[in-house]
Amino acid sequence: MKITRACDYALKVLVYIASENNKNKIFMRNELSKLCDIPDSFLGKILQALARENILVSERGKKGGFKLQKKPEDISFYDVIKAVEGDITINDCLVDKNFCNSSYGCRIQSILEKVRQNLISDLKKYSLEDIIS
Amino acid sequence: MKITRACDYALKVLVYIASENNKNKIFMRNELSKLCDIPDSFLGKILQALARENILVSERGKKGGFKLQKKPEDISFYDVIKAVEGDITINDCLVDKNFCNSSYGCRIQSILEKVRQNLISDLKKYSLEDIIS
DNA sequence: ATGCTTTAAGACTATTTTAGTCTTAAAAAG
DNA sequence: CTTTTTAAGACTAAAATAGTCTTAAAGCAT
Repeated sequence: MKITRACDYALKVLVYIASENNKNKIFMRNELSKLCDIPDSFLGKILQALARENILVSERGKKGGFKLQKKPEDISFYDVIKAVEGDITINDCLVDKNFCNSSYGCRIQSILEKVRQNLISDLKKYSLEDIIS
Repeated sequence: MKITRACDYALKVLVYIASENNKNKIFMRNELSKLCDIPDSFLGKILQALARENILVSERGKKGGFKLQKKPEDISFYDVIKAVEGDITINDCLVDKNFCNSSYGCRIQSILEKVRQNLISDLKKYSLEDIIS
């Protein structure tokens, strides 16, 4: 029932970038790695995922690096988690309908599905802006 | 961001027992294993945990087995998850305060802590009774 | 008492996921 | 065309999850 460390790192690094966003500066992975104390190569994969999901812009070559693709208020906690570890599930059943097959089982699922929807809408409420403002 | 399979099993087996609760019957592990299609030894550990946390009563020896220790409406989804996998955490930081150390970091934590509290209170809303009624 | 049946506890193993590294390629700038 | 940067994905290490097995202990029946 936990987010992965990669998600934690993602939030940390995004908050850092967002906090300097006014200058529209572009940050190199290596630089972010040191500033945020995140292993360099691992951070590479995280930044790639964030870029693929249109949270960051990445630019290669000299003068390359990463910057936000959206305003901090348009990047929610949910967006970050989803980008890094895929959509939120509460249990396996929600994904694999064959995992359980009893009639009560489905009622367990429908409750866990409600819990999941609430969790998602809760995570959508908070954005990077809430952290840096 | 998922509950473990052991939790899924726990909900399944508890719902089964609760659904027959009126008869105050006592179920053997072996019996439950077959009825709920859960590996026998693994189910043993799950039932033990539920008994330790006062959700089930266990009795040894001939005529022994497991039954509910409380009314189905007094066993919430949260109780079950907590019994099986310990208290809910959203990320490591909530447990290990040294994991992050930036000033913004703490603000990330305080938001994740809110999300966590909401999740817990949501899981407390639903009980076994909601499934079997 | 002494078997027989049941759970308790915990060591052990296997599998899967998470965390992290490394290597090669591709793009951009000078 | 060389340097600097990210992209992609294979690879490895470590940790958590899932599950088994063995030995003990408790309760019932004869």
